[in-house]
Amino acid sequence: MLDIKSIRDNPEIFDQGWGRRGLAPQTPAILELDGRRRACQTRLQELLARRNDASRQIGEAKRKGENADALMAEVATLKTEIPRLEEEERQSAAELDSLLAGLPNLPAADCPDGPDETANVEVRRWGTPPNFDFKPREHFEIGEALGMMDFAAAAKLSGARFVVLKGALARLERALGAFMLDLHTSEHGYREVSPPLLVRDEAMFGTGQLPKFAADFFRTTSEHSLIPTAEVPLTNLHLGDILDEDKLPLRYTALTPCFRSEAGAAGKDTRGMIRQHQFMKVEIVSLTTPETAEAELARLTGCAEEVLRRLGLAYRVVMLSTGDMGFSSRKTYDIEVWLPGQGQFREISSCSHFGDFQARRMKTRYRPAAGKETRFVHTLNGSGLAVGRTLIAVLENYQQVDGSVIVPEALRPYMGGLERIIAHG
RNA sequence: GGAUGGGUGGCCGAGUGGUUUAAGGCACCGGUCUUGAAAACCGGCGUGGCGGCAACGUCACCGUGAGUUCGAAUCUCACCCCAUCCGCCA
Repeated sequence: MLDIKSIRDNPEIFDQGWGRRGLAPQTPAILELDGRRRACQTRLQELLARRNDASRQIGEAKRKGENADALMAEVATLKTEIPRLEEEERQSAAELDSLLAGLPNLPAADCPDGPDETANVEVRRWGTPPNFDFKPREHFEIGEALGMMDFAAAAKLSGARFVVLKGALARLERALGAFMLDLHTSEHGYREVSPPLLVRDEAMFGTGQLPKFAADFFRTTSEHSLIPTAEVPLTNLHLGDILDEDKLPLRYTALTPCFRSEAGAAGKDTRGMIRQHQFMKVEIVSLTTPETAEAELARLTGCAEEVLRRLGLAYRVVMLSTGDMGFSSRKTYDIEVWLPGQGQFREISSCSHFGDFQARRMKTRYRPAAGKETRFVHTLNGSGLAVGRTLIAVLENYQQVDGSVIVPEALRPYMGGLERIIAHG
């Protein structure tokens, strides 16, 4: 949610920013509604003031036993006008709110302009993709051959886009999650959280999933939503709060299942476990002051990259173009891991800086150490990392010609010392 | 699912129809005093609209919405949320 006052002051900046995301100018409609709303409010308050004044005089007159009929008649005429103005004011306010709530954040100045992912800009690479003296297989071929990745069983239970992991692969998923959490909590200063997976609309609104993207996640009959990412509960931990500056930055991490309906993804990544309705993910979230947010994005992205470095997986970092960025984001770096089976880099993390866009929706403010005016915090988050896709990367990068998979050094303590995953006999 | 209690400013908390411009306290900010600090005292201290260069003035806002009334934080109804107890349950 963007600030109506800023929009009033500098409409051209907003239209320009939205224009970079491919939107037509929005401010004429916004300013028109805003003007209408304020005009109604002004007129309404004039009438209310007059009514209150008259009512006071009526009370006084009655106490003195005087006649107040004229005043009462005047109030009666005001009462036909007031409800009409109230209704008009409420309606234009609601229209303005829903218009603003549906508009995306402005991209940062250094985001590359472009219509989609083809305009993303690679900013760095780490590691070298492994060489194979055989044709590397895709993760689902490896997993099924091991007898530990069962799409048929998942289809019976739940349908398409689900998977059953068994044996060492089930443990590998658990090991990856534990490894990532340990890294972020003990070395990167994030506080581990075990949050609810079902949240209210209020929380989904706060981080920007609602009102626009209701089709992307699942809803229960209890009017809860299943979280599409732990970003939702972690960021909304401070919904409505006013924090002291010395509490910032706040850094949280959580390992949770994530649920996505993948509406509109028909035909994309239908094989394997790249794109699922349910997957495990470690999320990292920071709440900061405006001054430190940009540095925090670099730090947070580095924390996510560190997971891949420890696992010895080659990756690159790309800065998303204005056409590929998420709704709430002002700037996003994607981390893409090398997948030998596919012969390409695939997204494994998305690290974003939201400015005060989410904080305005959540009403999360802080009180600066100097001065007492509250300010909105800045929020950031990133995957650190998507566990399912990391599992895919481990399988494809560490696969052996005999179909076995070497367990990366860093994960062995979490696998009971296991060095190699071999087929279930 | 059933019952009861409750939602007032950053926090606590008073307030059951018109001297409430929302008491009082805490926290915070400025000042007086002090070698400095603390204490004490004085003042300030929410959000939004409108007018004004500004100081400031003014109006609205007591969970949300509707209603009663000349007038509602206060009365009525509906809804939302929180707490406690009972039932069920990992």
